[in-house]
Amino acid sequence: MPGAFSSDDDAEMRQAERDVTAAFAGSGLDFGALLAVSNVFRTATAVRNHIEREVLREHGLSWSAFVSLFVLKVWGAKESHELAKEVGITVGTLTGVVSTLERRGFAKRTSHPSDGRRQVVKATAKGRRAVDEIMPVFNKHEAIVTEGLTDAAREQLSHHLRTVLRTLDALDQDA
Amino acid sequence: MPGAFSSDDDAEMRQAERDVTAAFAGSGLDFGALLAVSNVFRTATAVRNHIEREVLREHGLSWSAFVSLFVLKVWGAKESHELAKEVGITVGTLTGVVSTLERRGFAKRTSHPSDGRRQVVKATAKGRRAVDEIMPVFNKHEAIVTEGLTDAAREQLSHHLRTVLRTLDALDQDA
DNA sequence: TCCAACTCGTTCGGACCCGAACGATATTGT
DNA sequence: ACAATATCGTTCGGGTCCGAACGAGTTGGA
Repeated sequence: MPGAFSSDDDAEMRQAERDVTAAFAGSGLDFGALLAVSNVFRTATAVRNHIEREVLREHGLSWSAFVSLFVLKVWGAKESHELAKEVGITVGTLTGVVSTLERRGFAKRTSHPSDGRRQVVKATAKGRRAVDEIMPVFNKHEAIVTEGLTDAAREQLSHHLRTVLRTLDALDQDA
Repeated sequence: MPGAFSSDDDAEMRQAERDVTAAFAGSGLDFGALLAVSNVFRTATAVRNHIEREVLREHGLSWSAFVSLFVLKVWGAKESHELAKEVGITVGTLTGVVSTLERRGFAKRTSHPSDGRRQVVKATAKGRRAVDEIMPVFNKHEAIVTEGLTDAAREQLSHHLRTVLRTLDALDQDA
């Protein structure tokens, strides 16, 4: 369903396609794939920056720190590698994020009772309170940035993205 | 069109919704919005990490460095603030990225002929050659990660994402 | 038993990322 | 003409972010 874009947007996009095609003549680029990936990335960056500025900054939390805290609040204590996987960052990065959370008094590390290598991360009462306070505002902004989409469109969007996510899971599994 | 997910994925998602709803009882969270934003962010991270690992690492380029070089190759020389806007990073960040590009011999800074405040960034011949070499591989991976989507689905995805992008533009415009 | 192979989380180096503060330059109003 | 204001890119501090190297702890087989 083209033509549903605002005309400015549409014209700009078709011009961009001509420019890129001209710059890579003969390479046979898949423009639909290029556009899809580019839009996913632009949108993620814009949403993240917006919500970090409007919601998280006043609480001194980064996106990753808040997501970590959210996961701990909903699913309880988690071992580091599980939490990292859930949040979508590496264990090395998580060490820094949890250290920040600990310094702010939002979370706490505990040694695993039977396996000395493992660390269990847990939200403190203060951390859980912070999530309770922040999440409704956070979610309100999620609703605002997606208010241009119907419920069906939002489900379609999520559905397509999960398809890409599954492809990537399978890809990284093999490697 | 629910039920189009694999059953595992679907079950996992409905369980997650129950857990989150239970943790925030009474807050009346907009779950569709939460899911859409969460999926955009997860997908962007997964795609970026995958392509940085599989395509960019061997050339010593980050995602932002490559996107910057791509923009310069397609649209020619650009002033710093234009390039930053195009790439989706702040001018402060761009300074570092361009410095890296310059150190590697992929780009060059020039003073604006009539305005002493401005800097013009330009890809070198080596930089343009690098983009020519990398872009087809980069695009092949873009095609691979979206191969689970039909052409119509990819267009739908891009369309919905651009809707969100426009909402954010308007939001940040006012502020 | 005991040690090689494995699995954790941390540390480290290098790059990115933002926002605020800054210095240099340009523009505007009077 | 010239000061007040605005704009541009850089610098800085704090915080991610990754991958590789590492040390501590665990496990499985000879």
